Amino acid sequence: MEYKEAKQKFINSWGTLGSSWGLNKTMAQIHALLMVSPEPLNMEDIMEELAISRGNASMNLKALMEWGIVFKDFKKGDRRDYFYSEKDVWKLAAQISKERRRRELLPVIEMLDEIGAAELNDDREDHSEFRKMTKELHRFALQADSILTRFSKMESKWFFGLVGRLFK
Amino acid sequence: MEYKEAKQKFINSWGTLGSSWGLNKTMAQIHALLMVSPEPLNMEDIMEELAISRGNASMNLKALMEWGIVFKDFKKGDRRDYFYSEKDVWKLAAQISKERRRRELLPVIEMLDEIGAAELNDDREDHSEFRKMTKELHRFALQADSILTRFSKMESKWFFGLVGRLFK
DNA sequence: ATAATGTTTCAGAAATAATTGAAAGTTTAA
DNA sequence: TTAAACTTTCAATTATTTCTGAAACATTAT
Repeated sequence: MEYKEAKQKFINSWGTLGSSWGLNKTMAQIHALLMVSPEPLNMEDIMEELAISRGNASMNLKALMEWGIVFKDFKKGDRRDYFYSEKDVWKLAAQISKERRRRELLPVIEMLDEIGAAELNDDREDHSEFRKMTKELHRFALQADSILTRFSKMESKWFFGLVGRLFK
Repeated sequence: MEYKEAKQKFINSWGTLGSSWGLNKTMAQIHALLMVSPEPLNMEDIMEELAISRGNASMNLKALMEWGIVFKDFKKGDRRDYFYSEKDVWKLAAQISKERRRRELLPVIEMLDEIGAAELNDDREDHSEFRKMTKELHRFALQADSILTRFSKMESKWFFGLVGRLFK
C-alpha cells in the first residue's frame, strides 16, 4: 500500500466513523487530514485535498474549532489562517468527552430533573413504573456525568493508565 | 405536569437523544416506551402509542432486538408477539457498549491494522507523521477496546461502583 | 482609499436517511 | 386445507442533513 493510498483510506474511514462520534463526514475528514499533516494547513490546501467547497470547508473548520479539537494560527508574512489539530490522542478523547457531555448528557439530565419534579399518583402501576425507571436513569446519568467531568479535567494519561491497570 | 405529558416528554427526548447513541428516532422512542411500560406491549400497542406505521414499527423492533436491548415473548391464548425492554440500566449500558464496540470500534482497529502493515518510506516528513499518528490511534483504540470488552462482560454494578469510588 | 486577498453566510441543490403502506409471506386454529 | 390473524419486506415517498457556489463581508498592504 502506497502512502497516498493509505492516507486516503485513513481519511475516508475516519470520515465514515465520524458520524458515530457526533461529527459529520466532512468534519471528520478535515480532522483526519489535519491529524496526519506535519504542518498546519490553510483553507485552500484543505479544499483541494478533500475536493470540497469553500463554504463547506469554512463551516466545518468553524465547527471543529467549536468542538475545541482544531485551532488556527498564523504565519508571518502570510495573511491566511493556518489550521492544525490537537494531536495528543488522550487530550483529544478528553476534549470530545467534554463536548459530548455538554451536548448530549446535560440535556438528558435536565429533562429527567423536570420529569422528576412532576407529581404523579404512584398508586397506578404505570405511574410507579415510570417513576422508577426515570429515577434510575437519572441516577445513572449523574454518575456518568461525574465520571466524564473528572475525565475531561484530568491528566488523561493518568486516567487511562489507572483504568488500564485495573482491568489489566 | 401530568403523567401523560411527562411520559410524552420522556419518549420524545429519548428519541432525540437516541441519534447520539447510534439509534434512530423511532427506535429510541420505542425503546423509551418499552422501558417505562410495566407490561410487554404488542406491535399494535406500539404503533398506536407512537402513531407510526406497521412497517416502521416492525423494522425498528427488529433492529432493537438485534441490538440486544429488546426481547419478545408470548402470552398464552394470544398469537401476537409481546415486546419488552431490558430494564436494568447497567445491563442496558453494558449491552450498548458491547454493540457499539462491535459496530464502531472494531472497524477502526481493522483499518488501522491494515494501514500499519503498509510499508512507507519514513524519511519523508509527512510519511513519518502519518505513521506516528496512526500508531498512536491504534494503541488508543486497542486500549479502549480492552476496557469496553471487560465492561460489557462484567457485573456492571461492580464496574461503576469501582470507577465511582475512584473518582468519588 | 482601494485593490487584493481572505472568510463567512445562506438559499437552493444534492445526497442520505427514515417512513409509509400495500403486497407478500407466515403461522395457527379449527 | 383454508381462512383469519399476524408479521415482514420493499419500492416509492417524505423528511432531514449536508454541500455548493456565489454574494456579502472583512482585513491588510500599499
